[in-house]
Amino acid sequence: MTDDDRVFKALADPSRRFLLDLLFARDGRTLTELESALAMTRFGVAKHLRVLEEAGLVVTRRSGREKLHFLNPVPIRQIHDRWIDKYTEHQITTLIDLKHTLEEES
Amino acid sequence: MTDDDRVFKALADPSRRFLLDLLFARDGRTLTELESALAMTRFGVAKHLRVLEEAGLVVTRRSGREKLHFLNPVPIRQIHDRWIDKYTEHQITTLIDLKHTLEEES
DNA sequence: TTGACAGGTGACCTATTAGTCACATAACTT
DNA sequence: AAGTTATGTGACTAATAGGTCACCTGTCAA
Repeated sequence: MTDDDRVFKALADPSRRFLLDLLFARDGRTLTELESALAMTRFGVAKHLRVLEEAGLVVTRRSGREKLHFLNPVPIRQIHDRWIDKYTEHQITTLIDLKHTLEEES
Repeated sequence: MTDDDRVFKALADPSRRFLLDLLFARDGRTLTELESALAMTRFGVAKHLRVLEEAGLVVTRRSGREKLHFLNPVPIRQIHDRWIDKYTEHQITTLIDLKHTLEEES
């Protein structure tokens, strides 16, 4: 399994994306804290976090008996750079900003 | 199935990512042209293109009996914006540029 | 040191998915 | 009209992934 394969497989599951959302909002959470936010057993959450960690989307640090989880944005940025060149990036950003503006006005 | 679910599921397969790579290099290709680049039957490729189209990653236009395929970068940019804020984006871009520079020197 | 707390492992069942095939439709060419 | 080219559909099989459970290791506190 290649590196980017691991990243995309990891992102394919909605529970794992939700975990990334939680860590994007606030870093450094423990398994137990993350578990309480999902309707799933601790084992399920641990399994998902392991997949995210092996993909490099989450990095961890041990502190005593706790394991702290942090979001790593590098793989996300690499996905972006794979299919969006500098020229298109500017156009697309403008387009999305315009979309947001129109949605707020309606 | 939600919209973003379709996008991430679509990106989870290496053949589909390769199809996006082909379209990123050059847009407006037909099924038959794309098929010749993969070690897979036409049916398999057609199925993958359908998944990409339903996810909005590929948009199509008919021209006679041919169906032309184009890459749509919008969903990719939205993945980026979901987990990378403006502040982090600048840091991470600098970091990745530095990484490329170091790799070229070695 | 005893109990409670935080996390890890391997097996198991179920549901989903990738890829192929036989068959069908539609458009271009001569 | 007839043959060729480009694409679409539904069923089928084998492989993979999500979630749970019983059980285990390591850390903290009194």
